[in-house]
Amino acid sequence: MADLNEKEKNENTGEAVSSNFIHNIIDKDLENQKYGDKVYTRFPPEPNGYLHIGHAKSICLNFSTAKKYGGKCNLRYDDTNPVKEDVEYIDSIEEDVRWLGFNWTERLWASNYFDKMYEGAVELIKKGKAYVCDLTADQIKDYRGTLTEPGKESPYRNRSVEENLQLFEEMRQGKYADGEKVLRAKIDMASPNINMRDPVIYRIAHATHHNTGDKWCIYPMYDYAHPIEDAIEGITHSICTLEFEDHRPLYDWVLRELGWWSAPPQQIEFARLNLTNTVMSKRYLKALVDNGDVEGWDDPRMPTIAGLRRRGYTPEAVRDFCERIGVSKANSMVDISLLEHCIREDLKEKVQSRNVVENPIKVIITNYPEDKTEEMEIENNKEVPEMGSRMVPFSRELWVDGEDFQEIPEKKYFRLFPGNEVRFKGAYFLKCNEVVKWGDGTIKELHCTYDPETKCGSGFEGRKVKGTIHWVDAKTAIRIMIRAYSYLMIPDEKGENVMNPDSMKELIAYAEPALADAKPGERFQFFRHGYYIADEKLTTEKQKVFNRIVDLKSSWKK
RNA sequence: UGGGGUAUCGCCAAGUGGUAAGGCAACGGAUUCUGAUUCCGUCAUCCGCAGGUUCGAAUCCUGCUACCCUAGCCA
Repeated sequence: MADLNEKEKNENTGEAVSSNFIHNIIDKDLENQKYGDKVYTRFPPEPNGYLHIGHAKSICLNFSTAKKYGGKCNLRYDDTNPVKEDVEYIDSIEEDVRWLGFNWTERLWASNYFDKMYEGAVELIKKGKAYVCDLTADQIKDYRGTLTEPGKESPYRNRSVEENLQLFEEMRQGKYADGEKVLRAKIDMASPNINMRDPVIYRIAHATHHNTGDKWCIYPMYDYAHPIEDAIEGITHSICTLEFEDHRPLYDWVLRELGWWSAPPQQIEFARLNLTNTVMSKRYLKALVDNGDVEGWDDPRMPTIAGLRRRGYTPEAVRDFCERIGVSKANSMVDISLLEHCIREDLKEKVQSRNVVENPIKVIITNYPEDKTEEMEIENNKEVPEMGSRMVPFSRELWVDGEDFQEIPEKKYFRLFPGNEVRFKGAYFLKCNEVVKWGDGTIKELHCTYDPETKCGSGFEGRKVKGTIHWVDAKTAIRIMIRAYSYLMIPDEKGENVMNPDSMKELIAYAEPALADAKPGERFQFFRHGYYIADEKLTTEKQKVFNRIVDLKSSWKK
């Protein structure tokens, strides 16, 4: 028997795949040959918005489960409600799923099965298991009872099969207005499960459907449609979120009463993803977009897949995250530091580093020749020697990072301060001798001296310094714009998530000339700052804009 | 006050009667031309609470408690 903790390697991605309770269920089903050797899953979004990191959890779960068992996974649009859906979202959904690295077996629409669903409804009527009800929405609500009291049966509940058939046909033909009649499953108005109190399974909606046009004016409800969709596609394990747990008896009821399938699919529920400092509700995200609080669905601060992508997250990192958070039925709140860890982990060996200086402070090397420029060799990624190195100009006037100098050093500060000597990355030891200030007391420049013997690569061992800082050559530096992000949402006094007014800061920085060649979408590590990506939308010939993907270290403190 | 779920370290999460995996975070310490990385170490005598069964329980039984979902002609 295999070690329970052993992780299998996903054959396509090479990533570790660990087991979860859903895999345990599947293992048992396989053992009992419940569906033979079949393991079919599906990802069924309703096309009414952009996908976010929460969907990524579901996508990874469904697709990688199918992959793990050599099964199939369909992408299926749950388009049973024409008034709420929009084809505009379809492209983004497909792009996001593909970007995550998954390929669906088939791409389908629930609306493909409207005929079959209609046929099923007729059959239920014939079996005396469904009836047309004339009650208004409000009346149905009243009749439904409450959580503690049973409902009352509709006066239309006992119409004859013939009458129901006739009325349902007329509904289909468009003889009735929206809301005038519905088709209901005849189950049990006294059921403790409210979903079983004669749920509506078809409603009238005179709306044009993106796929079926005006063919229908009656549309099936999710609870009736979904099990049929799954069954038609041969889905074996229909994975959905916890709030559908109470609907499972209805899911099973539909399949059982229809009796069309010998091995009907089973619904399995798992807890949806919650992330700290993140709002996942589609409604709220849409409001941010509509109010102009963010630049759009792909704003780098958004938890949407599109936002994460533009922010510079890689599909590998997102998949790794989804793998690491696990799958269970316990409501949980995952700390966003895990997501950050995943992107750092992925980027650290993929990305080259560049010298970039924020809040620049001018350094003048008083003992360095006026007109001399040296080309200093700096490794592109210390961890990955194969990435090679590049030459960076160095001369008498440099910029250093505002964080790398303290006039009065705090304790254990070992970067630049008056009297201290530090290594300039890839160059020399420099010692700060004098702080020159403007009339208002702000720092104008630092006068330093360098020691020619300490040049990088010279093998100098005479003495050590505790700090290494980065720099750019003042003569050749390019100006770039950096967009540094903090958390989009922060908790207010009550602990509620509210928009963080400081979620984005734009700052001007100086960069080494090599960064002038950065292509949109290219990622770098800015020495000491973090990981950045050249923005796809804002970078132009004249201006380089970089989005901060993530800091080197988590900066989030309560 | 019905029904359905869930409770294992600060956050996730394995565990399915044989004596508490792992990851993130945190904290020490070593290495380091990035206070990064890497490395090594620490971090649940205890599994919501209380009883019970058993040689033995996080796992079985009983009774509590807390939280989540649920009364759309949304999905």
